[in-house]
Amino acid sequence: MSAILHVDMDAFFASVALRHRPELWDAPVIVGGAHRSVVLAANYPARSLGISSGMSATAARRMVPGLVTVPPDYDSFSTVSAGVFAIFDSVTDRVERGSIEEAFLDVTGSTRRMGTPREIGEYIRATVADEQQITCSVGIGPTRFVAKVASRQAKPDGLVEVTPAGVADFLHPLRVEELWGIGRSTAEALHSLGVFTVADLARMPRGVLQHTFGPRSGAQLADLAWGRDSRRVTLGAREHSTGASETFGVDTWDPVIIGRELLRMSDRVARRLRASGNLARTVSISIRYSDFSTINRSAVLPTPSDVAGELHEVAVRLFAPLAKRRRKIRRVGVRGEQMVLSDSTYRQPRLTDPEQGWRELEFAIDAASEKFGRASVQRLALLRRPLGTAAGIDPPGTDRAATRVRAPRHG
DNA sequence: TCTGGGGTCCTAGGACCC
DNA sequence: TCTGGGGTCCTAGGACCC
Repeated sequence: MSAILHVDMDAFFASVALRHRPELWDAPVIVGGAHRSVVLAANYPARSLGISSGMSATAARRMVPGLVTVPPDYDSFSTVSAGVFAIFDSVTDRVERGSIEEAFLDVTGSTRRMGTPREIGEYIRATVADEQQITCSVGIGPTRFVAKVASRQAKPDGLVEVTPAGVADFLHPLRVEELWGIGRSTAEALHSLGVFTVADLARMPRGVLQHTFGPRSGAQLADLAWGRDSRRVTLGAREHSTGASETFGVDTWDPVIIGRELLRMSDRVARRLRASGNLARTVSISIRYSDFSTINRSAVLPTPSDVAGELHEVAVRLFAPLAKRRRKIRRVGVRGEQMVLSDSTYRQPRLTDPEQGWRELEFAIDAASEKFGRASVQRLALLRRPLGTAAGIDPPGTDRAATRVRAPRHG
C-alpha cells in the first residue's frame, strides 16, 4: 500500500508577503487588489472576517475597512517555492508538482530512510518553517485524492493522516463540497438530489448519479465517496496549451482596440511557445462580455506555428463575426492549443513567406529582448503613440512586420 | 469601484471515412 | 435505394482547480 503526502502552503502568497513584516501578522491582509482584480490570497485574520481568495478586491475592501493590500511579488513567490520544492526533493524523487505552492509526494520508498509517513510530514513542516519562514499543512493518505482532502482538513499549520482502513470514516462526515473535484455546480446539483454529505453520496445508487451527471462523471462521483480516484495524473505530464488574456481597464467594443489587444496576446503566446520549444496546432480566442458571459472560438492553423503574426491572423478571423455584435467586451484572450514539439514537427513553409520569414525575425527579437530587456523591443502597432509616418494609419494586425527595435538605453 | 489569469479535463454534436 | 455501425477530428461550452 502506498503512502502519499499532499503538502500545501498556508495562504502562500500572503505568507510570503508578510514573512518580514511581523507588524502585519495580526492585521487583515490581502495580496492583489489592483483595478478590477480579485483577491489572490488572504491571510487568516482576513479570512476570519469573511475574505476569501477569488472574491473581488473592491468587495473585500468594502467588507473590511482598514484591510491592508499588498501587491504581488512573483519573484519572491518563485524563490520561496523553489526552496520548498528542494526540501521535497530531499525526501523523495517521486514529487508531483501541483502548483507553485503544493505538491504530492509518494513516500512509500522513503520510510526505511526517513521514518513513518507522519514523521516525514512533520519533518517537512518543521524544515519549511525553519528555512522559509512560512507554514504548511500536510495530508497523508493511501491515494492522492485522500491526501488532498486530508491536507485541506489539516489547515492551517497542521497534519492529518488517514489510514487505508480509515478512509470511509474520514470522508463520510464531510460535506460534498469539501471533496476535491466537486465545485459549486456539482454541489448544487447534488443538493437538489438530497445529497449533502459524503455519506449521502456513498448511499446514492450509482445509476442515479450516472443518469444525472453522465456515465463517466456519475461513476467518478460514486467512486470519490469511497476515496477511489480514477483520475490519473502522470508525473511531469506535458503541457497541452498556453494562453494569455487580459481584462480591459474599461469595457470596449472598439475593434481597433480589440484587434491590438489580440495582437499583444498573440505576441505573448508566441513568445512562450518559442521559449518552450513548442508549436500550436490550434488557436482559440476567448471573449468575455460586460455581463460576464464568455464565448470561445477556435480554428486549426494552416501549419503548426509559434509566430505571433500567424496566431494573430487566425485570432482576427475568429473575432470578425463577433465584432458585428457591437457588444461591450471586458476581456480578450488568445490560446495556443494542441501543442507539439517544434523540433519534431516539420513546418511547411507558406508560399507567401519571404525567404527570411517572420519566425526568424521573432526569434531575433527574442534574443534582443533577452539582451536588452523587454521594453527595448516593441511592435510598432502596440506602441501607445506610434512614431513616424505609420502613426494611426494601419489597422492593427495588417502590419505584422512593423516591429521597431529601439536602441537600448544602456550599453 | 463586484467578479484575474493560468491551466486541465469532459461532453456532445457534426463531419468524414471505412 | 436504403441502411448500419465504429473511429477520429473539429468545434463549442462548461466545470473545476490554484
